Amino acid sequence: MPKAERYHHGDLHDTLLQEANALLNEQGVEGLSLRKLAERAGVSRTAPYHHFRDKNALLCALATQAFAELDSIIERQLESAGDHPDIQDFVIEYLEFATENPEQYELMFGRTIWKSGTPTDELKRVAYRSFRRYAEGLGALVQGRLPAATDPLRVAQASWATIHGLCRLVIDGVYVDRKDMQAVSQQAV
Amino acid sequence: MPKAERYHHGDLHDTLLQEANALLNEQGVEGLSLRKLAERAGVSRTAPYHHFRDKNALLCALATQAFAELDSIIERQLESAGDHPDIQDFVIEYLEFATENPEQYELMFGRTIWKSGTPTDELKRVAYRSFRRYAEGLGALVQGRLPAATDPLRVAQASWATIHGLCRLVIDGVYVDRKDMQAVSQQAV
DNA sequence: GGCGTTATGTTGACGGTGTCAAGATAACAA
DNA sequence: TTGTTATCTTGACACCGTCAACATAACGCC
Repeated sequence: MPKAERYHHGDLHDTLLQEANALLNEQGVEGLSLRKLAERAGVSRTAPYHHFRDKNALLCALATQAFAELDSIIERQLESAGDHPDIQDFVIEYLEFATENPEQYELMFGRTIWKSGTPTDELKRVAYRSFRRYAEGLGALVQGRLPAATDPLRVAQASWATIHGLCRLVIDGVYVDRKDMQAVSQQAV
Repeated sequence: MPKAERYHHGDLHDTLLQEANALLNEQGVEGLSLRKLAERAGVSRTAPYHHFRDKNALLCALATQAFAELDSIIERQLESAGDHPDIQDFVIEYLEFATENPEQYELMFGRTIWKSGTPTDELKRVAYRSFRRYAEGLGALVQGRLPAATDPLRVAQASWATIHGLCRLVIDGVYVDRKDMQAVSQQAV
């Protein structure tokens, strides 16, 4: 039986996530509606509700996916750096992810989920784990370069805030100049 | 004739802005709908359209107002500091404004207007002017404390990104601990 | 004062949204 | 084969922003 005519889609869960990401990149979070999504997946409006409790759950799933991606990118980068750890490279990698996947980044850290919505327990877990890893990685990078009295956690938080702030400005459309960002990040480091 | 029965409200424009701010503080941007707003102002759904072209225009007006407030706060602070300029105080003042008026801050710098919506020309003007002032004020504060080679504009951008990042994390609900923030800001400085 | 113009406010309607309820269909387990 | 369960459907509801058409009042000009 041809796929198009089947009553049961067969793989709707993954298809939804996939199409949702596509829609996200095309129209942004505010352009992502469950109805459009359902139509794109070739399914009726309410079908997605059998795979995600509500829209918030779908968004959390997308964010969780994005965290996994960022994690693997950072991990790969930390590995390949090996014995030549370079903070600048680290920062660039992070900024690159954020600017290349702005809508995913918005979901990961934006108010859509964390303020307006309700983060899933799983998302919370993944997000906190991700930050812990980031803090550790960064801690290793700056080891010995700062006065011993400084709390490494604070350093991580502060540096993350800086990078994050940069990302938000670009993503939210306040800044547009990508080259500027490079320079500013250099300055920040 | 009692106010409640008049056909013409008489001061709807200002009343709308006022009620919009109230609604904003109570329910956040995503809870602010023109219909609710109209009802609160004791007026029909479409009445606001005679004072603001659309929802975006209303939001821009709110943001413009908020910029004016922030400007005056910063200005007052810079003045009162006089010959004892302290960056820490400056930062604290900024953070205070952001955390006390989180929804206004979101409008000023968030994607609601700058990405999803379209900033009014007036809003753009006000926002850029505000940043210029900020950069100048900060420039005066750090004068002579950094190597001469550093571009002051870059410093302003970087430091603003840091503060802004902190604000976003708090406002978006990623961070909650206010005390943490104080410490982090100290670290950042 | 009368009267036209303009500002302001009203109801009705349209398409879009998230989501619930009830019923149809197919996969799967006993 | 027969129930059970997962999946998908249509119908409905309340909310949203906004347009069109119409009602009312304020304001300026003769």
